[in-house]
Amino acid sequence: MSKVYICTAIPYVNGDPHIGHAMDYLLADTFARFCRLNGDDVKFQVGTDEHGNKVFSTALKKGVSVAEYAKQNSQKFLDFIQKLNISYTDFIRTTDEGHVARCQKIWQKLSPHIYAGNYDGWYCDGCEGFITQKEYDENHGICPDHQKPYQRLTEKNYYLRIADFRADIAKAIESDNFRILPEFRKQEVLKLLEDTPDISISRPRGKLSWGVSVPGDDDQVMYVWLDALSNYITVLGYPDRDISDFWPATAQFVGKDILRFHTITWPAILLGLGLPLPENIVSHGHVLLNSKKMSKSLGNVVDPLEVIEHHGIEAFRYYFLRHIDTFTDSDFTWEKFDEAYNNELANDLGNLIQRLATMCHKNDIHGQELNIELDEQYLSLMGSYEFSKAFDQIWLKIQQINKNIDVSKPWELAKSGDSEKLNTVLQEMVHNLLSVGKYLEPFLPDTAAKIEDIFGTQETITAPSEPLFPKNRQ
RNA sequence: CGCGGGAUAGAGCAGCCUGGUAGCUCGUUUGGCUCAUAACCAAAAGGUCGUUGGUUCAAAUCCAACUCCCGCAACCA
Repeated sequence: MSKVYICTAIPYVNGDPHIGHAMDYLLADTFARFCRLNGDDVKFQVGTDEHGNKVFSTALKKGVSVAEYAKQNSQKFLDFIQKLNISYTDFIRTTDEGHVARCQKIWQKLSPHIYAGNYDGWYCDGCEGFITQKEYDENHGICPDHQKPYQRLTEKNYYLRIADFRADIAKAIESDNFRILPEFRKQEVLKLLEDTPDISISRPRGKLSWGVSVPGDDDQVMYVWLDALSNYITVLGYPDRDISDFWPATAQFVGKDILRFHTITWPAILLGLGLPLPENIVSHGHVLLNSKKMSKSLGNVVDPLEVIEHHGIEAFRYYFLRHIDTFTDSDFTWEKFDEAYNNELANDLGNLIQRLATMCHKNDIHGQELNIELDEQYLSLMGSYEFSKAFDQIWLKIQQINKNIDVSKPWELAKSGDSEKLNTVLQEMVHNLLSVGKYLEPFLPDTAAKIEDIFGTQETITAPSEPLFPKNRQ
């Protein structure tokens, strides 16, 4: 039994949970459950990122206190996480007192690598933020949202000296000691690392009031990323406690869009603190809607709660873990979702459970206890986060059982009175289906439990009165 | 010349590293079965593997050039 620590990116609470957040949670949860299946001791962190200007100004607009607004939204995410049946062990808010105090201690520990400097760039009053040179060029120097020309502005910032860590980070990435998955992102990150300048890690209080104060400089507030990234270790109690039992993390799950922060800023912070780097950073792709990027401006956002409502949480987990590829962007459409539900969950698996249970019941077959070793292929796919491929393997087993039923024709054996053979045949299928349940556990925990309930009983097997995945549901 | 990925049956993808009858899932058509949620099983049709050229006895696979699509490029899962 080994200690496993799994982390998810903490979402920024300035909005409702969306499909993308679900990907982080589902992948991490599946891995966590897989590790438990292997007997590991799993710590599994989730949380919310609550500081920063956007939260502050939205709260102001809504006429609620910022603390209250953050709390409400944080609760929304927690509800969402629970709805997804995520088996987390720790939930952290960046507004937690303990986290804030620990961040300040982290800052102090990093101080040999921090220096005060000036940030110089194009700034828009209306947006209250700096913009990139590229954006400046594209908009011809005028903010499209506010119709005002950008101004050249210089402000005091503290910087983290990236040069102190660049070589070590690159070495860790190249050697896979700090492994970036999928592999094709590695090159991207290494290139990016070369060009990364020192990282600004604070803002003047006048620009950013809702955040963690910089120790020793009341006019400065920590940049949200420093505060947010630290959560992975403050939740373990760092630096107040020794965290070596669970740190370094076994796997951190992040969206591809925030990979840079987790492969450059984050390791720089860790190295500055003298801590080891996480073993794996797993970056997943984005969910596309009808092959298009989901975005508020396009108005094509799908509410995950609506999707969950449609066929239930197990179907939701099923679709996103199997048909949305772990590493690349994949498409969500209602048609595909329905198709997967009907063909695979209802027809292949649900119907198999129903038909086998009914046959067992008619022939007075008792359930059995399952004792199996997970096969090598499954272990290897799961261990390398190839969840959709692992799913394909499981489905082959399901199809095999369906095929076996047709080949061995239990109904004919029953008619001919060959009860010995019938018994053997059905018992074998029950065994195989129970093992499918075992393999499904990390993905579809409720379904796995139901299979266990039906076929793992000491009594005569009984078909459930209501199919597991009824068709013609709304 | 910023970095990277991709182009294979109506759709979504695998195969390419380590050249040698082009494969999977869905959809379509036909047949079988009756235990089951009109579910299950089998078979068939459907592709000159983005374009052009090269290497080779042999190229989806190796090489070169080109065309088109897409991701990333400091706060967006």
